Amino acid sequence: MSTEARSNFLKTQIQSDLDGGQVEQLVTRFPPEPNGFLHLGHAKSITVNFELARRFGGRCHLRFDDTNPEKESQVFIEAIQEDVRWLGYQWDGEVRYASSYFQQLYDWALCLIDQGLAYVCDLTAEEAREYRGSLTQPGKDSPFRSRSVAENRELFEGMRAGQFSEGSRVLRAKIDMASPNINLRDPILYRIRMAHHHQTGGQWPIYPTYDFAHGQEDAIEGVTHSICTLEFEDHRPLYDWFIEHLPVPHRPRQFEFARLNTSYTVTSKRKLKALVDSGAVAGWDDPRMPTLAGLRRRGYPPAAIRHFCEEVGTSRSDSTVDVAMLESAVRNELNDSAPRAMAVLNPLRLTLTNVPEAEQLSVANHPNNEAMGSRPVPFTSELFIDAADFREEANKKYKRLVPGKRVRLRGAYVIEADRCDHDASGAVTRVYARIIEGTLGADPEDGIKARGVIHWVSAEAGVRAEVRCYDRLFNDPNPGKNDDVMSALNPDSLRVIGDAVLEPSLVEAAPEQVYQFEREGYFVADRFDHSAERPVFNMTIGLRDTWSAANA
RNA sequence: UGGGGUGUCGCCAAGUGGCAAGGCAGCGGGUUUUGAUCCCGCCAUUCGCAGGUUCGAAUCCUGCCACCCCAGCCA
Repeated sequence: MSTEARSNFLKTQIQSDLDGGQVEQLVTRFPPEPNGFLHLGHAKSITVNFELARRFGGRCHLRFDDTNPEKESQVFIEAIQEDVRWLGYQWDGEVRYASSYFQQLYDWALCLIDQGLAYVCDLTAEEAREYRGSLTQPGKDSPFRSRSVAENRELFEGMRAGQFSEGSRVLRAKIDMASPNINLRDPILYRIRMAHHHQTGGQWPIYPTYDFAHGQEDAIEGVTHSICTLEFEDHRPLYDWFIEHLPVPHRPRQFEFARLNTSYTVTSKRKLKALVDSGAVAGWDDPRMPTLAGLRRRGYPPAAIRHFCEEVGTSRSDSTVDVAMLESAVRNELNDSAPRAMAVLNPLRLTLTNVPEAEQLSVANHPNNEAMGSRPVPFTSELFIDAADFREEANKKYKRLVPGKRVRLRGAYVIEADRCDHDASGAVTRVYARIIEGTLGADPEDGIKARGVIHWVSAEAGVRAEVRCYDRLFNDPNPGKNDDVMSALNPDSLRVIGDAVLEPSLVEAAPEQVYQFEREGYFVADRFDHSAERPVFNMTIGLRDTWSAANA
């Protein structure tokens, strides 16, 4: 069954709301706080919201939930927009900001005060914690709970006017200090913050909390289905309480799904930051990072990430998806989209003793897609092959080059190896072989077939390049389980090859273009470091390998 | 130990009283000028456990167990 056809609780809910006429047009939103870079977990939320809107003919907003100026910045606002677009989505209309609703939110706070449903509380943070009670014990009423409407209004207006110091007072909802749901024990609506806000500058000395802001933001925008993660489930009664008691123009509903967890991956901002700060990775966009910027630099196609999020499904049960599923989506996408090319990562010189002249060969860019055309590849007497593709002695299972045996040079001739040179330590330094005449595009006439196919690059025309080979960042399938992520690091997550040799066509690669280096894997021209003068490729992912593991 | 959730294959996940989908991983075979791709086949007599209702239960009822979330003036 296609992922499009597979049902989930959100699709079922939305379909029913549409069918029953409760909702005319679906409106969702992706509401990041601009306080960090987007990662795989956000990709899931983005995909859920945008795909639902697409599927049901609705719209999806991008709204920055910017209610805490001290942690946020314009840098993230721009980076987030770029990442959402890169993933392949375009939000409906302009980018929206919670901060542009601050006046409305303030007016609604006054509305609550006037109804006797909110009050200014002078308890310190520590006192408030004590009054809140515990999981098993009810809280007790704040001594400021019974202030008059007039006094509350005056005090709150004073807060807004900047008359009080940070932390000295808050505005709280008057709900129930004995509620078994701690979120209902007179939650804070507004706090005083003398901070410069990236959007509103110095306009506001008070800022609404998530709880007071979010549902009302949804109501203002006409969001019908406000989709968030499971940890907000306990907040839903509060979300509904505000909508119930305020003259909002629309009644949104909140639905929660299980956030995406992926094996061998961390997505906690704190842990990601630790990786960057410690130098374990080169930055937030290091190709090993699960940030969208990192995945992008690694060469993961946005479509692969979208498909992965869809294939994983959307449910309410906590789970950890095997990262192999992501890798499968990446290979699946790249197998179709990546042109093939040849590059030798571990060069070994091969001399063809019966090739007098250079020749220009034409090699297909994709074995199963003629539309991708072909390219010229220079064939010369001096080549490089991969050192792993030659052995002086080997059993029958080894389908590569061995003295006295034949192998096909990909897109070129069948060759037979004769001998090799060694260095002082006995390592092979050069292999001598002959081409078998008449084997360009044909099998040998003598009926002795090649045992396998290997890739190669002309030693004369080939171009030296840096190739960065990446492996999983962590050895531990659950690196986030303890506080110390460093102990779970894979020490071999990056191997830089300085002297790889590329076929000349690769020099023209545009940054971010992904190729399949035949028989090796998928490699992307680095977004920032690659140039024709100094080619740099990052390994996106290796080809599926059912042989080396079983024959190690 | 209060409240809110979740348990279906190694990992995800559909299934809403009538024969337990699909993907990933794995295994076997075929094609192949990439040990890739592609193709074919195998992979849950059983749905956290125990009772009960019913002609019939993963689906309904009762009890139990396990795991996750909540005591920020973060989101």
